[in-house]
Formats: sequence, C-alpha cells, structure tokens
Amino acid sequence: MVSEAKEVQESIVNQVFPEAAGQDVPPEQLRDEYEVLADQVRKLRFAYYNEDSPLASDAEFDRLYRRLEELEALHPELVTNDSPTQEVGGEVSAAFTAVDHLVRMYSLEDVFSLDELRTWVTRAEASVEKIGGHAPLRWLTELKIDGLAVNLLYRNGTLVRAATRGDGTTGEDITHNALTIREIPRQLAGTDHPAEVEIRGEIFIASKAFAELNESMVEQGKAPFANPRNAAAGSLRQKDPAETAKRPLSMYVHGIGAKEGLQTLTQSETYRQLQEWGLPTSPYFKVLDSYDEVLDFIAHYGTHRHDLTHEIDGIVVKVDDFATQRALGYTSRVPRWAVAYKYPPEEVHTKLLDILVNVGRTGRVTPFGLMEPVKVSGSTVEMATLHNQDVVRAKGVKIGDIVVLRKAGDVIPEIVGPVLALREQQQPPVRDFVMPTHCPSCGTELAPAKEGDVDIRCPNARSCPSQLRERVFHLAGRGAFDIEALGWEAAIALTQPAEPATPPLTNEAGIFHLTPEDLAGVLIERDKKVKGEVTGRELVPYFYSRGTAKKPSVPTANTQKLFRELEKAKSQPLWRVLVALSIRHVGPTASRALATAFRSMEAIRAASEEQLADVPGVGPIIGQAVKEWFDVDWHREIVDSWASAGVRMADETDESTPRTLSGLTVVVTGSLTGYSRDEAKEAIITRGGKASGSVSKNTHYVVAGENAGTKLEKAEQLGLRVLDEEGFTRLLAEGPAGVDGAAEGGEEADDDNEDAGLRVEVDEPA
DNA sequence: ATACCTCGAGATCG
DNA sequence: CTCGAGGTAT
Repeated sequence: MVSEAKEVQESIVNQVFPEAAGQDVPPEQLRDEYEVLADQVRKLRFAYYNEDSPLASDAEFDRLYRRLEELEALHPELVTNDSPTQEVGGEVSAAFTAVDHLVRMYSLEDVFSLDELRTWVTRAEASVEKIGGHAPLRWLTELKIDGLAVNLLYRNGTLVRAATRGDGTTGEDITHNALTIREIPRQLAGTDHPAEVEIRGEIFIASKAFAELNESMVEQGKAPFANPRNAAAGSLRQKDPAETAKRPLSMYVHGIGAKEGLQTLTQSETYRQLQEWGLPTSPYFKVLDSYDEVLDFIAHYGTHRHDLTHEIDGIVVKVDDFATQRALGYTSRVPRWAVAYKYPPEEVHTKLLDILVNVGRTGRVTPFGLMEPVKVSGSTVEMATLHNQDVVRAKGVKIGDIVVLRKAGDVIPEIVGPVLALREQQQPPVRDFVMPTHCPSCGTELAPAKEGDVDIRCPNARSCPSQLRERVFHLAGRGAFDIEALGWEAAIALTQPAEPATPPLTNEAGIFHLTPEDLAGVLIERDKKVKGEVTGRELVPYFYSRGTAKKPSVPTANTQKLFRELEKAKSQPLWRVLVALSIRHVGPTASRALATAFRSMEAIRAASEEQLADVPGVGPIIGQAVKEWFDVDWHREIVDSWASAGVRMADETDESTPRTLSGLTVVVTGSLTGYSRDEAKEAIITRGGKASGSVSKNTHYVVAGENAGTKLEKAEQLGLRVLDEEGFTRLLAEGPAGVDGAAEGGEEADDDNEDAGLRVEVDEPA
C-alpha cells in the first residue's frame, strides 16, 4: 500500500515539475496533470485524517502540497474551489462549499396511482416503438429509499468528492462526512476503473439503527430525532466529521452520472459492476420482463413496507437497457426512462382549530388551517394552506371539524376533508369559515383584483402592515438587497411592532433613511418560555438591549450589523434593486434583462411599454407591469427616496466590457474550467447577450464544456455552432467576428453555418 | 411545511 | 443555555 502510494507520488512530481519550471505545455495537459496532483493531495489528506495509517509521511505530503501551491501560483487559472490548497491547515474548509456536478442530478417523475403508472409505461413503450425498439420493455424495479441523494466522484478508482444533490446542478461538498460512512469506499476494489465516474446513491439510516440511535439520544438526555431521514440529513451537515461518525449512516448506490470508460450496457449490469467495485447496491432490486411483474413487485412491498430494513417512500421503475434509456432521453427535469411510484400517503385525523388568513406580499389573502399538532409521515404538522375561498368550500371543512390530513407529494401538508361522522359531536360546535371582507391587517375592504378572480386581495398596498412586512422581508432577501440581520422577526419589528404605535417603517421608502434613534423603544411580542415550556407571551425590546438601572439601553450588535448591511446594500447592482421593488412578474430573470438593456433606473422609468416589451426575455406582460408600477406616485417615491439615500440606481457602463453579444443567445452546457456556471452567465449578460438554459433553433451559440450532455446532442441535430471554452473566450472578447473566422464579408452568419474549425467533438455521455 | 445544522449574541447562573 | 437568522434537505 505504502510503496504503491510512493510510486504514484514520484510519477506525479516528475510530471508536474516541468510546468512548475515554466515550460510550455498544452493547456489540456496542464489541467490534467494539475488534477492528478490535486487528487493525490486530497487522497493523502483523507488517509491522514480518516484512517489509522497514513499513506505517506508528513514530509512527502508537504512536498506534494508545495508542488501544488507552486503550480497554482504559476497558473492561477487552474485553481478550483475544491482545491486542497483552499482548505486551511488540514481543517477541511472545503466542507459545504458549492460544487458543480459533472452531470446533472435529475429528480424523478412521480406517479401517485397504478393508473398513472400504466399511462406512463404505455407512453414510454409507445415512444420506444416509434423509434424502432420493441415493447414490452425490460424493467428494473427497486425501492425508493427515504434518505438523501449523494453524488460520489471517483477518479481512477479513488474517491475525490462527495456532494449533496442541491438543485441538481450544484450541490454541497460533504466529502469530509461521507468519508466516515463505512459503506463508501475511499478506493474502489478491482483494477479496471474508469478515469472518471460519478456514482449516485442514497444515504439513509436503517430503521433498527435509528431506533437505537434515538434510544441513546434519550439516554444522554438529548431530544430524539423526528425521523430517520432528518437524522441522516442532520448528520451530514455536521461540521465535525467525528460527530457524523457516531451516526449509523448507510448508503446504497443506484446510478451513474458522468462516466468515462464504463462499458456496461444495462442498469442491472452496472449494479453488478458497482458491486464488484465494492459499492453497496440494494438487495431488493429486481429485473422484470413484464408489466405484471412490476405490479406484483409494487403490491408486495406495499404490504411489506414496514418489514424492510429501511424506510421507503415508493418504488422506482427504470428501463434496464442503456440504449433504450438514451433513446427515451430526458425532459428538462426528469428522465423519460424512469418513474417513481408513490404509495398512498399516510392519513391521520386531527382537529381543525381555526382557519386564519395571511396577507401576502402582493396583497393576496390566503386562508390556512390551524390544527391540533399531529404526526404525519415523519413530522408534526399544525398548519396547512387552504389556498383560497373556493378550496375551503370545495373541501367542505368547517372550523372545529375533525379533518383528514396527509402529506401530498411528500412535503406539503394537505387537509383532505372533514370526518363528517364526527361533526355533530364536536364541542364547541363547528362553524363555517367566512372569508373576511376586510383586511385583518389594515382593515381595508378586500376585493378581487379583477372581476371573476378567485383570489381576493387587500388593495392597500402602500401601507397595509402585512404587505409591507412581506415586502421588507423580500427586499432584504438573498435574491434582492441581501441584507443579513434583516429576517422575519426584524421585518415584524420594523413594520408591525407591539410598540410604539407608529412603526419605524410605514413604507419601504424609508428603509435607507432609518437611524438607530428610530429604533429605540421598539418592542415585539414573543412566546415567553420557562425551561422550554411556553407559558405565555411577553414584550421584549428588539433593536436595543434591555436597559437596567446601571446600563442604559443601547443598540445591540445585531442592530449595528443591520446598519452596516444597509450601507452595503446601497451599492448592489441595478438588477437587485429592481427585484427589491416587488414589481409583479419582475423576479431575478426579468430584472437582469431590464438592467442589462437599460442600465439605469431612470432609463427604465422613461421607457415606453413597447420599449420594455422589446427587451429579450421581457415581453408584453412584464412590460405592462413595469409601466403600471412606475405610474403610481408612491412607487416612484420609493425609488427617489432610495436614490436620495445613496442606493445605486445605474450599472456602470463599463467601456472595458464591450457589448459584443448584443442580440445573441448563448447556451453553456457541461462544465467549463475558467468559469463557474454563474460567471459564464454573467459574462454573457454583461456583454449584451442572452444566456439561455435550453437549446433551440433560436440559439446562436452553444458552448460545450466537459461532459456536455443532451444539449450538445441537440445542438448538433440543429446544426448550431458549438464552441469549446477557448472559442467562448474569443466570442466574449470579440463577438461573432472572433469565432466566425473568415466568414462572408461581415454578413451575419446563419444558424446552420457549419464551420468545421469551430466544432468540437465531445464523447456522448450517459 | 417542517426538521436539522451552524453561528453569533445575549441572557442566565453559580 | 436559548434564541433568531440563515442555510440545507425532502
């Protein structure tokens, strides 16, 4: 073991040394060698921190580490955010940093009945037949484990990274914790390892282990976990891997993401390969030749659901054959070759104590049920939205009813309906819910925005405290001004405090003019707790410390932070200011489009509806919404007031970034080395281009990075121009002229232009 | 909609 | 020690 590691090190040092000395080496080769070295350093560090016997001496480790630093110093463009040098002194500060999956982690389409499953299967088989395949298909069925998805990246057989699913594109690095899980091998068994393979699995806690874990928690006087899934999730979020190591985490693998040099042809064959590499697959999966057998499988585990070693939330049915999987392909969110069947959700009874209404950011009034807290599918539920008046009526529930409650689609609690047999005996007697006619927050009469709308709204947008609170909360959010220290509670304290009667803010116009003096004496009402028990409500100061005889009441550290954050927020880019205004239909995407097109608030305000609608990605609805928003006096006052407080209302017209991509749509797919996904997007937008997520005939350029997927295939089908990273860089710098070479005399090239020199061939991924 | 983690601040207690 | 805030997960 040790001598093998040494050999690897020698070869790495020898490979890397020449570049470190500054010789000319092709960039791809440099990149490869850099990654080999970085992986090696990671591997040795893992071994050092997580195993009994280190693979290399301290001196050897240091030598490799210094080489890596040297290389990074000479070629800063190589440094990735998961580089071992980015970790501080052995502390794995890579923990929880964002990492891009090489291949997107899709979710699965859910079906909630056998009818829906039948429909899904029929459609899948029909489309396979249409492209020359034949039904019936061979299916692989498996249990859908109720745990957390992980993505394990192995390079040449060595685990180099474990990440959570995140949004499917970008997850969080949890390598430090994944390494404490026995079932996750640091090194794959056998010899024939692909250069690079992403293995997808599910981390969970087995039922028996969970019961024992909770027993020991209780013994230690700690609160038991609510359910195995949350316990597993919490365990993976531990900062200290030693803590994670104490949790009985397990894992089964069930798929492959990126792969380079993996030869298997079916899902089941892949599972066998994974087993040979020492990765645990579920003992429960089956390969079945008929739909009837699939139904049997579902029925069987329906009755034996609770006899299993772990919890499940359904059954996954996959097409076994890879060629057929490829033929079926993906929608934007899910594969067309797999589906998740969900067993009917657990239903419980509880008392509907009241139906209250919420007034949202846009004034929409939403009723929600308040219930006697009850356990359903692993959590304690006491609230459930009822959407609107019509839904309450359709469900037929009355306040005081015993109701049927379940978690629809896994997460959101749903009141199904009343238990009518129990209605008569309720004390106090049940009563009808009556939608309020006046706003519970400001007393203004409620009305639908338009004749016939089901939603009713509070028209007092300007000063309704509820709406204001929601807007303040929103403008402070991560997608807008990003004001830390201004959360839910602070928004209440600013807009609807218990005292004083006149809140510090009666309108968001004033937020940047607040002074610490405005916040003195603000009290909010909060649960009073004695030893964790709620004993009532109490008034507490929010922005200032509790004054005593000796100490005067002074602004708290958090309040000081709030003012620093407000100051910082004033220099946020224009698009964030636009998001902060809470204009209907104007979220981050439309805001970015408007900001790039007009570059200043003044220009947007002055634009006609048509000019607004002409902006790529805006359109008539948003154009109208923006125009109408600026037609309102108090809206313009918000902008003026913020501007007078020093909020930046224009993006610098930076001459150094010429608008080379004006009118062009660019799609980036796969991973680039020099740009993160967001950076690439930003680079396109700041040059006047449109960064789109999907390939169509309106796409002008497709930039294909490593492991580009179906988007590249589609681009090729459509005959679009495909650029590699270098081409992308040229495109950014010089516009079409930079990549069209000697294209015909300045004429805008057609979409179907196929300049061979510009095309990159990339192996078709899984 | 809820559970769980981390962090920092401030209250509480000996 | 407890709380709010901010993040993640399904």
